[in-house]
Amino acid sequence: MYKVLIVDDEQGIRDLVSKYCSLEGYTYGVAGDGLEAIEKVRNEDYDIVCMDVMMPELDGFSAVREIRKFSNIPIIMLSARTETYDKIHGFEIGADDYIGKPFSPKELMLRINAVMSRANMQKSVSEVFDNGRLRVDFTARIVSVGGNAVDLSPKEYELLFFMVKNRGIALSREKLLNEVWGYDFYGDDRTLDTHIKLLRKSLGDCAEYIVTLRGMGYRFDG
Amino acid sequence: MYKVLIVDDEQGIRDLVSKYCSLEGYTYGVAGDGLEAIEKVRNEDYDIVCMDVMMPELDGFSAVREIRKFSNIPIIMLSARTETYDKIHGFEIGADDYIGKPFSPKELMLRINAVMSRANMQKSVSEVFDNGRLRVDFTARIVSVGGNAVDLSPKEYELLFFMVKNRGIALSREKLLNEVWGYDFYGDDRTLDTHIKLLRKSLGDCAEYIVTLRGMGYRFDG
DNA sequence: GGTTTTTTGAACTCACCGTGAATTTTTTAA
DNA sequence: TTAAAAAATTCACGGTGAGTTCAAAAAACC
Repeated sequence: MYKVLIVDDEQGIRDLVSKYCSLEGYTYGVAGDGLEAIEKVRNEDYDIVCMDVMMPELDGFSAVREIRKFSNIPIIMLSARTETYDKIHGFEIGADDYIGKPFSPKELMLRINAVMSRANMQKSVSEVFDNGRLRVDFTARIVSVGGNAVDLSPKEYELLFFMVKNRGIALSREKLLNEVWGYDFYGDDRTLDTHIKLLRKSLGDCAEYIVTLRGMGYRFDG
Repeated sequence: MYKVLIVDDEQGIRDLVSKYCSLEGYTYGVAGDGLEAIEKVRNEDYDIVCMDVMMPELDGFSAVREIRKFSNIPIIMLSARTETYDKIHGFEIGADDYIGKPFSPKELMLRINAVMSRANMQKSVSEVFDNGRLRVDFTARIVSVGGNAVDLSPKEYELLFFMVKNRGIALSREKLLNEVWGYDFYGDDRTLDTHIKLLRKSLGDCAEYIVTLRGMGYRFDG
């Protein structure tokens, strides 16, 4: 999932955008002005920036120009002014999209997704895990055991995908519930057990790859 | 190097695009409305046209229609309106690409390059998908099932085209709505379902190629 | 104005998910 | 070594929500 850097001097806007980012399942960081934004882009690992134009210390345009000197991270500009100048100027200095205030958070999310999918176009490498017996194609969402495709339920897919992506790593029950079910899931402990069981059943011969770590969680050994 | 004709009634846009054309090493000319554009395409020696849709005197669509009577020069349409109609209509009357405003100059340059390299390849190489039972001709916009051409509605074409172009890839509902309907579509969730249903019905025997991925979206398996 | 196409809302179905209880396995303590 | 406790596995059942379908309204097109 994407990590979004939200840059705005208004606390209200930051809270609003961050809330919607969470809802979309994105993680985020915030910055209150242009200088802080540059700092964070340089030192932390963001996927996209949403930047207000009008800010103290260093305005959005200057910040973008600075960032473009060392990074081509996607940037979406936010501006209260609706004049064309802002828009054109924003693109000129290297922004990827522009959205006028007031904007609907939903629209912002759509634009983030659009910009990201455009950015991802280039690197459309088919992610696949294959060890001869088990094959997991993340992009096609196809899982085969010994050459035969198996049908999995949505939760089984997500659980398996997460475990395979983190293969060789001990995953606590809590971690699995958080990552696969979501942070707001307060469900029963048996839920995870049951889905592990179902997944093992679906995987047949390959069930053994999911090893139980008693008192801890599970690990995928491929 | 290419010579680009920039057609827009806004001075700002003309300046922006022309500046980027220079940076890419292209030469350019400008026109402020459709009539002027037709005039210049007829009398001067351009390689490609970037044309705004909304202009005084003669709008972009009409201008393209007129130009197509005597020239098949590549044309990229620019439009502030985000409606799908514009896009489809633009392609229908002979535009080679479509880009929604606000656009980033970077993206426009990419498209210009893409369109030109496409145009430079043999034009007779029409893009076609054909697996024996189903045939999808993207350029001619013809779909046949078992040798018999089938009539599809515009949305059905768009949906099928996108799915076939991305065959073998799991496409989320969100992705499909974004790409086929546009990222400003706030419609009902049932819209996609319904069009999938209509498309399956139209495809008859080949309906099975569209597989449902519960909790996720759809995938075209050709 | 009539026709086609798209969108919407509502009804329906069924696969799936989460839960609690029973069972088995493993660990700890006596 | 055995008994008790803890953790994991398994099972079966009820509610739910995602997808399908339909019909009718709305929009776009001629």
